[in-house]
Amino acid sequence: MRILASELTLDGAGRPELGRNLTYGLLDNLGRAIVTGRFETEPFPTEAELAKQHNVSRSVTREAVKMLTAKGLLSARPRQGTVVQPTTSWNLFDTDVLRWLLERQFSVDLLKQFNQLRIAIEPEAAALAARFGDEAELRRITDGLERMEAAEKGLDDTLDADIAFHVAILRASSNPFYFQFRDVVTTALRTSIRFTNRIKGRTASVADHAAVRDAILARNPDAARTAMRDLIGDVLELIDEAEGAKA
Amino acid sequence: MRILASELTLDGAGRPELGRNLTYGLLDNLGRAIVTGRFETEPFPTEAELAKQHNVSRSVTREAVKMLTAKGLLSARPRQGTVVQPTTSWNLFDTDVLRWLLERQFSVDLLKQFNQLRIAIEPEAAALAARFGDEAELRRITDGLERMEAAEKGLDDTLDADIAFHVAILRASSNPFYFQFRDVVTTALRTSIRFTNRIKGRTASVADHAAVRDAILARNPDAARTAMRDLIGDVLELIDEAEGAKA
DNA sequence: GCGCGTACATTTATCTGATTAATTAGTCTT
DNA sequence: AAGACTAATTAATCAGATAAATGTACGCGC
Repeated sequence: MRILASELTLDGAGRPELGRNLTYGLLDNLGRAIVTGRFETEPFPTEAELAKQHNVSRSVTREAVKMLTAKGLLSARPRQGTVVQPTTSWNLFDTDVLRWLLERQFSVDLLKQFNQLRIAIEPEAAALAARFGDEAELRRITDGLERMEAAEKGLDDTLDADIAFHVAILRASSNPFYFQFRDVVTTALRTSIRFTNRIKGRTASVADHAAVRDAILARNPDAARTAMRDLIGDVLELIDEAEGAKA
Repeated sequence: MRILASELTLDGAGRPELGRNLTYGLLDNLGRAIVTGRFETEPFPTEAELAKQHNVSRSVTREAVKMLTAKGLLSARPRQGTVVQPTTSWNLFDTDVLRWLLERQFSVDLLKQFNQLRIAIEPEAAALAARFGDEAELRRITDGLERMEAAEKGLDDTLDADIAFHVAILRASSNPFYFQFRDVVTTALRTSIRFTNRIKGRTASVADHAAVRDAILARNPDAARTAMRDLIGDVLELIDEAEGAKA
């Protein structure tokens, strides 16, 4: 019996598979399985076994494995087979890896690590934005802030506006490496909100964000850096408190 | 005539191809070609054309393209073909992408962007190391510093020692996201040395590095942050001066 | 002439099965 | 005991056929 791709857009349980085609579907399944640690106890299957288990051809299998290799999760060699790499070689700034990492479970520890990273990146990004951001880039920052104000009146989504603001600053840093963090920051914010809102009824304060914007528009790097640092520092404190309360 | 892989370990010019097999060889060639901007003027070839041009099968071609897709450089869709993605979607923290980016040409601008990133990451990493670094991790930092001292007497390589020191701090931050920057920092240092040594006869001062180590061992996050910031700030100033001199 | 849908062409996606290469483990020789 | 040969395993590569997706162009009806 020949299995057609169109018949596989739904998996056994009837849920839609992630990805536009078989390769991306397998990529997603394997990625999640690896990150979840399924292959810490059992060995990673050989190419032939994988193909049989997922009812796809070897081509699809090999291409999915190659993509996971490119993201640092796997390594394949003849005779040795395909093996999961240590987490230190995973590309944590890859969108897919990041998503799999969060889907497996909500971890306060991971959220903390996100924000420890943000407190390094974003204050410096704000400083760079103040120094080098051009007209259009600064405009985006203001737009983001205005969306936050509108959200307070229920005219926009709070979280989306918050994300737009922070990403605008990364972009305005005019350094492509900083802009790479847009996924991490987006993910961190989406995750944070689920968490911090549960702890306190506290929304990201528009006033604090406005302070960052003002410093950047005033072309004052030091003030921008400090203002952003305070902003994220608050989040980090909140997480620490919550963690301490549990321990 | 059948072309065997073993015959292709050397390319036409007799240079060894990068990568252990055909797929990795093609990956490297295409990666460099994309980063160099070859396909800004001409369209990216179709899968069939690529295979013919490089004398490999379509499987090899497809797998190489899939890996480049995983790294954000390409996107493939039926009928539309394979197209190069805008640089904003490239994964700049991928080791391969980073290497291609540097191989194409030495750019002061890129070096500057590297160090603008380092000045965000490394001071904070030092602060985290002071707070959370365990015995073994701190030991590595001291080891790195001792190698730098040995290098001054010609007993070790200056650059390798310097890299070991900085990477040890990233590791000691105990945050996997920070440790991800080991490639960027390594690359930045290897590139910096080519550059800064040409400008001034200035070696990375062991005393400044020792200050960072001491602050971390003393479990003083603020001092560690400041010391590291000064260290990298000096490099950045050097680059700015050189850039200004040219302009 | 304008919209709309259908037929067609192009390119990636997928499958299959055979062959080759690399590497490890074992065995045999000396 | 050391080294060389052999076998077995697994990924790597090739070839060519078929399917699916999607943009383009054509033609039909209004």
